[in-house]
Amino acid sequence: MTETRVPVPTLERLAIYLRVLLDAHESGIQTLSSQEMEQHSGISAAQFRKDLSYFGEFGKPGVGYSVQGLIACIERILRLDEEQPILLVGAGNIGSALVGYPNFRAHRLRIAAVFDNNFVKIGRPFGDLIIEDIARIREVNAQIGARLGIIAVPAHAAQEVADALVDAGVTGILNFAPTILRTPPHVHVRNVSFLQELAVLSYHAVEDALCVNGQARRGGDDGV
Amino acid sequence: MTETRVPVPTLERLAIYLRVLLDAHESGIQTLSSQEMEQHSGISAAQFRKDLSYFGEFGKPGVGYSVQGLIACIERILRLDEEQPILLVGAGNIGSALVGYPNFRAHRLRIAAVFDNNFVKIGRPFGDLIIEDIARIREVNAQIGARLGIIAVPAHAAQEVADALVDAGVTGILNFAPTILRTPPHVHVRNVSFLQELAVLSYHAVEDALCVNGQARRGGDDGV
DNA sequence: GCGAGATTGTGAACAAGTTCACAAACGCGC
DNA sequence: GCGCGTTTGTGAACTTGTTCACAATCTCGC
Repeated sequence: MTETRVPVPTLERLAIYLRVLLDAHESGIQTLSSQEMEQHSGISAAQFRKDLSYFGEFGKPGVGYSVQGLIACIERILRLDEEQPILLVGAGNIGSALVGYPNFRAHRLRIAAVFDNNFVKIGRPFGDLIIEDIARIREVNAQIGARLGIIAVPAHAAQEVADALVDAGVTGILNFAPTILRTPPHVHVRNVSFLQELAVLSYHAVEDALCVNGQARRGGDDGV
Repeated sequence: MTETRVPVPTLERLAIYLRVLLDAHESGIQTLSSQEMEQHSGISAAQFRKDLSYFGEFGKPGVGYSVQGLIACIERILRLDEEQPILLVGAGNIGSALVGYPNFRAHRLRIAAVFDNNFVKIGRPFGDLIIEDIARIREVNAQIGARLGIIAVPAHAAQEVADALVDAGVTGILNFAPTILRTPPHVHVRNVSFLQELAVLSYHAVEDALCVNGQARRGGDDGV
């Protein structure tokens, strides 16, 4: 357990382990070996052990891992041991899917407020919440103290929203808009791009995709 | 341009480049250097050139890349040069957000059919489409010939849907359900997990997250 | 208490992906 | 046409992440 920086892929997998553990707990399983984790998560036993080793020693040789104990530890690591409020910006289709997403609760993630800039929407109910004016985001978050924000607005408005979120004190942004966000170095951004995911799948769906060599070589530009 | 297998990260970035290029094209820009791409995409110029080198040579030394030409090439590589039909399964919140997602069109991705198993929903309109019975998916895709599918159903139903999609001829699956899918080797799966993304952000939002060493060590399990 | 069997934690070997740096290619002005 | 400034394409160095393999640790039955 050297005091290195934790690789991001490790953090991503931590969330997967947590899900498996919660399932196991639900099924009344008390103990889990790294071998069994491999079966349930698709992630190799060695990888699982290595990932945990960044944070300490959680298992018992010859036995495995206490399901309850490890759940608690991973939750603590990921700061999911107490409720994490989240600011959602954008009361459109994606925002709607998010407030209705049932799986947040098990991870103690809660959308604590919804914002939009559309005057028609402001004041209307949205799930359990009332849509608030994006202009009031700083003021509202002074109460809530959320560190996480979600951007679910069209691309052209995303940067502006990101600035507002940062101004309101958010340090982690989940961005659904297909744009690169410019943020201060202390703010972490993760992008969710359906297009990107589908593009990768599209490539693989037709294996032999190969652009013929020297395509765009001749002449200024070849029209399509 | 050695005939190596293309790294997945490269494919992911290709979609980003494409977006930047489409924006540039919209702005009437004819030519783009790797340097400028770095500015607009946040991906290093060297990385951009290396990525393209897997597929051929598309730039002109001393000049840069033809925007139009490169768009065409990347679209061809990603099989987005002709319309890609997609089967969507799950007419819930997420499905609803997807059929309403405006950015698909620019990438020639089109949700060609929607399926659900809820008898109340089947037959109802959903965006431009009518919700169909999941039982008919094979039959319907015999017409459509889609190779891509999206799973937007609760976790407990996801595996069953995956099997149905594979049976219907799909070879690429975008999975929104928080589960590991078991699929034949020729089928590619990509998972979109809001929880995972937020968990990573949650960790970073409170930098000093460190589970104390030797936590779950003593005794069978320590209750939470 | 002790040996057998299981499983962890981790340094070391390996693999994959990124960055560097530079020769080769190109356009432009004269 | 020739030299200059620019930009590409790519092998080589480097960095990051994964897999391996094994000593150390633990349980359990007798």
